[in-house]
Amino acid sequence: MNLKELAKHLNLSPTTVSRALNGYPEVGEATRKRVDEEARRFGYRPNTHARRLATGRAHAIGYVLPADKSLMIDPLFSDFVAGATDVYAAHGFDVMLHAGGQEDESSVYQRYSQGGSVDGVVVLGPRLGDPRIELLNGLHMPYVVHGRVGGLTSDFAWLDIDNYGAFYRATKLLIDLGHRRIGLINGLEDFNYAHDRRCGYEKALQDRGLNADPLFTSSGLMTEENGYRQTKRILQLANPPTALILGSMLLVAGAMRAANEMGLLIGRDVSLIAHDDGLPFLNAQSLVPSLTTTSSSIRAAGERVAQLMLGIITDPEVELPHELWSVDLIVRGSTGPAL
Amino acid sequence: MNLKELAKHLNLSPTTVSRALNGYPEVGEATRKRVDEEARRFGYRPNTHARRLATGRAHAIGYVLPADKSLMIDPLFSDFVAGATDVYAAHGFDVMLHAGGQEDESSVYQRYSQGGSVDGVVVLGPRLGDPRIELLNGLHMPYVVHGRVGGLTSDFAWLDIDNYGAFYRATKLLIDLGHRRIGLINGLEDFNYAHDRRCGYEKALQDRGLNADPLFTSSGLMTEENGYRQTKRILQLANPPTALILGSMLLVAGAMRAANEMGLLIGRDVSLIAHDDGLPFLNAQSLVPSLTTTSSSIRAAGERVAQLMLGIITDPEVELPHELWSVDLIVRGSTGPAL
DNA sequence: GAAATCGTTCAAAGCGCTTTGGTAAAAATA
DNA sequence: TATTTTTACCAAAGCGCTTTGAACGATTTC
Repeated sequence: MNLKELAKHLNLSPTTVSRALNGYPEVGEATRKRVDEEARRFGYRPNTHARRLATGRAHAIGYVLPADKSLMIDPLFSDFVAGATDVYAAHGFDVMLHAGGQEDESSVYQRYSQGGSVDGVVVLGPRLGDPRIELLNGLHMPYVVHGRVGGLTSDFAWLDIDNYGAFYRATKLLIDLGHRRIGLINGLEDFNYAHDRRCGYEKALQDRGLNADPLFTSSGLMTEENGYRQTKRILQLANPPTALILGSMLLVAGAMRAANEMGLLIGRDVSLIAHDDGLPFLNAQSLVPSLTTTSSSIRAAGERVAQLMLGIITDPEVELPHELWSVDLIVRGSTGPAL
Repeated sequence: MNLKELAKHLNLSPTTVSRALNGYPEVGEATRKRVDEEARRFGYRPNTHARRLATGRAHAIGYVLPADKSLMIDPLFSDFVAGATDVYAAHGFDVMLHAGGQEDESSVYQRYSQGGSVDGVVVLGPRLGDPRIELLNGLHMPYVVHGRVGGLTSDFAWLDIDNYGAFYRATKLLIDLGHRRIGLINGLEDFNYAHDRRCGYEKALQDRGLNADPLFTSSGLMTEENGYRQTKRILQLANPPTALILGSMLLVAGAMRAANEMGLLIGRDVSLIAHDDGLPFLNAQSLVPSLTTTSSSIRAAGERVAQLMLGIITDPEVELPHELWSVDLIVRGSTGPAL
């Protein structure tokens, strides 16, 4: 059933039916009602592609995961995009996904742009000086960055959590508890978020006249295995840290394994603070001891990014949004006074 | 730059240019080359929606995550779809994602179908007697199921791993090692895969004249927390199992925590076998002791499902594929003889 | 009562592509 | 050489929608 058929059935022109369905004012109330009812009765839906061709708007947003992450698709992504789905659906937008793969990420953007497949893209996992920004600027493709990109002058829309502040405060808390040697098991530091976290960590130490021992820190994949390895390495040093800050709950899983293996009691022998993205399968609160965290829901961020995205493409004249979310520092059982 | 402009620039008709670019034979070799070169030079890409409208094919596949999973978006999904991306990209197909959300899953399918948004959908996480099958049959929408659906008579395309066989063999291995009391911490058993796994487990016990103590088993969410809770509950029973079989690596994380807390050494005091989907962030081999697993790459499955999907929509007359993948049982350090 | 305004409706053009049904020139066949 | 076939190309229709511009009767204004 298409527009023409529906119109014929109603003894109306396609014009009027289209207008009635799309809520234009120049349609009589009685007619509108009749059209709505019959459309529903026949389960009529306008053909997506015809509408898109006619309006010139794709009604779709692209999510492209970087190619070099393909070896390790971010487990956060599912949650990030899940938050967005409802926002998009409510506005008749679809999500177009390109998850890693061989194809160069920039070529995907180019394809999207020239083919008109999407009205905008969400940039995930930005790195320091990320080239995607300039590329997208050049393509005149609207985009929102989840995170920020340090060292770039151009303006762009972003939503980020206060990674710097979160890790500053986490470090400060540990210092206040008497810890003087504090380790950091970070994500890969060419990612902007991990870079910011290290800066916060170092600044807090510095503010108290401490300095970060390079041996106490690491930058690597956020896997259980790496969490285990780094924790073990760091805690086996001659004069090891009494506290560790970790970039994700997955690292925590490995850290706990390492601590157990070494016979160290978390919260007493070694304090732990981790960043918690609110992943549903790894709950910080239910661990024993429950975990002190810097918490921020990746799902909520995904939802908000979707809203910003829609805002930008609805009104391209509007000022580009910048949102910095503060991060909760939730003190639980894994942090205690230094021995 | 669109077709018409490109054609004018080349002093050719849009027809010829279109044919040249799409590899039709009725174009001279010299002309084809000239067209290809200029198209590349201008970075010309046909407008997606125009092409889709003209051909009637969406060149897109839908991935819809069940609404009731929205509370817990499957962490496996990212990997599943990552495997598919290249396959689709190579054939000019896009992935349309609808991850959970408010909207009823069946209404999403209906929308996809009537709007012509996708050429087919992949059905994820099928349940016993899953209603989606009949719905999609009714919509005449091509689909491939990842998994199977027990208790259904109608034929449909699927790819599944041999969950029954995997858990049968895992259980048998433990019995052969002398274990007589074996626990099962399963996924939610209204999912078909979890149901099959329990059947394999029970059959193996039964074949050796043992029977499954209901207290030794559980069916629940595959989270770290649930793994911890169930392991603790089961191992604290009066006459507890000497071995456990677990549905996922996430459950293992919790199980290890519980075992450590209870002072039990895995592989000696209690044997563990888990199913490993090959998630990159949780490595069975690198655990201590390394974990005995039933292994099957979810990523490879995602890739193959994509191929099957393309096969079906390319040639709708072809017989519906059914693929049952055998599962590797990899014996590592977490299984030992019963005490 | 004539002119202007308003509320509804429609015919037709256009979005950018593919595809059908040609045609003219070149090559093969008779 | 005349005829058929092949090759290489094109004009125009059509995919299903939105949107422009016009039409027409009903209502309001002067």
